Amino acid sequence: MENRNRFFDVVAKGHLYLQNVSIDNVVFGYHNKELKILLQRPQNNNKWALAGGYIKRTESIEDAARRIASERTGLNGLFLKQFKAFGSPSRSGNIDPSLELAGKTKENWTLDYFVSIGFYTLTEFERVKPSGDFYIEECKWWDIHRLPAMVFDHQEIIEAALKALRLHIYHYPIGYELLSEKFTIPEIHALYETILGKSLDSRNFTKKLLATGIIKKTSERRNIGPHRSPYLYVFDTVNYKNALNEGMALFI
Amino acid sequence: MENRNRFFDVVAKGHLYLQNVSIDNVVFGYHNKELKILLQRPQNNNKWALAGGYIKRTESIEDAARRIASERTGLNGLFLKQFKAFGSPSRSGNIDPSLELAGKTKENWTLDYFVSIGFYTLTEFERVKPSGDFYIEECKWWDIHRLPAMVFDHQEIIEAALKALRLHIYHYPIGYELLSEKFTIPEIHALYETILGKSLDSRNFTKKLLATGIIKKTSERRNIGPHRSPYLYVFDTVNYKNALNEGMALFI
DNA sequence: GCAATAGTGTCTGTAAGACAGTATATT
DNA sequence: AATATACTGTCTTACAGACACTATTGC
Repeated sequence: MENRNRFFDVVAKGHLYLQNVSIDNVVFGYHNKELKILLQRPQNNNKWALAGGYIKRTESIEDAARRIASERTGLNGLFLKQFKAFGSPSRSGNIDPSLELAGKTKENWTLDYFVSIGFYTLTEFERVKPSGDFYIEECKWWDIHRLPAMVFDHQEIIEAALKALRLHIYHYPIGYELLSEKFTIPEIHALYETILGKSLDSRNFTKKLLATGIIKKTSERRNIGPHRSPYLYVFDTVNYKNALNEGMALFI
Repeated sequence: MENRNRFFDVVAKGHLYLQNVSIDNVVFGYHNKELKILLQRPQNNNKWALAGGYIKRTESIEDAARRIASERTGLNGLFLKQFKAFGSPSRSGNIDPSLELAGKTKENWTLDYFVSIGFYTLTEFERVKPSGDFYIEECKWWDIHRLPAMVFDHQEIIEAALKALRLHIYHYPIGYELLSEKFTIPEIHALYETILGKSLDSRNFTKKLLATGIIKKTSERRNIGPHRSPYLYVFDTVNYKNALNEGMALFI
């Protein structure tokens, strides 16, 4: 009656979560010219994993992604973007490694073939205190250029997320979740350079970003020491939201 | 012991297919300036549905989408593009309506909350003899502008697919699956106009399409009656594949 | 010669991209 | 005065977009 245990497992868990589907969040964190990703390491495991989890039967996939991201970062109202689904028998095994990787047996429902819906999210990483849970031994930020060994296909998921983010940035505004309410041109300039991983001519960047109308100048300046003080800018709420919905062209 | 039936159902089907995940294919068909979508109508139902289905435990989501599309169109090697996943409790019910819509009881596993992975595919619709199966009463092409009432959120999925296709066409080549091996400029011009739903200046279109290098002129011409005979073009295999992988810019 | 469609070149205006020197604040 | 950073304008070039006439064929 080996299957019997499986039946009960399926049903017991099955009431709360969907089976064979999970969420993987690529949580990007930006601060001071550094782009990082939030990863977690399950107990008794030396590989790292994305902030993933399961979908409750009462929530949409977007809600699930939001909840899972919020459980790890402590933040609400994060910007979330679905970018791709991953699913093949060979990636088998669960995506939230909390159970499987902690050495659970083959009968466990989480060891099944999972299709994972990939989302990415953006946040200012100094605002975030990463927090794991009972099964997570560590949860921390990793620089995008120095990632540790990762479980399953999570490396590939990250690459796809970064590619999607870099495409996204040319068509939609970015920055609201990554900069303080008021920010300088050099700050947003550094943000774009960091995300795209390449340098952008500052004169042209300023010209084109202003032309989109998503930011506007204030009369205030930031005092940053022995230099000319940069003006502060804010996002233009109306234009920003509009560009988020309608898209825009930004050839930087 | 009402739940008992459910257990057996879960297990019986569970061995073959993943639970709570499905595929929905938006099969676009093009022919002679018409863009259509392949829909199926399950037995005893007056609403139509996308060509959807379930994922076998032995196949990737891409393989599943390819198999399902091929089951409906009879064609292999179709171009498939994953564009979005859909999932919320309110869309509840299965996506392949073959079982649920045919009036199965609530105990049926297919009535669960399903996350559906949306793919779209392109084909020349004159090549296709739509075929249903035991549960499908009808399967046919519908013009994109005159779609029938549809089950669940399938209307929304189609809109998302069309949006994704129209974005795609500006960054990747299109046409290999939709035109004959040799085709004229007016033919490919009509294809682009039909997909985008707007007219494109023929001089600029030709100029820019040729500039991408994805098509090349042959010395043959097509004899189409009392008019000047247009030259035939073919896709440049190398450039086409390269553009599919690397992307391209086509500002038409 | 008439009808119908194929095919093609030029001009203009805009904006992308390259480029560097001046202004300002602090010590 | 020296230093470090903010800030800005012009020129060139490429190409997007607008535009219309000629060529060819069959009837």
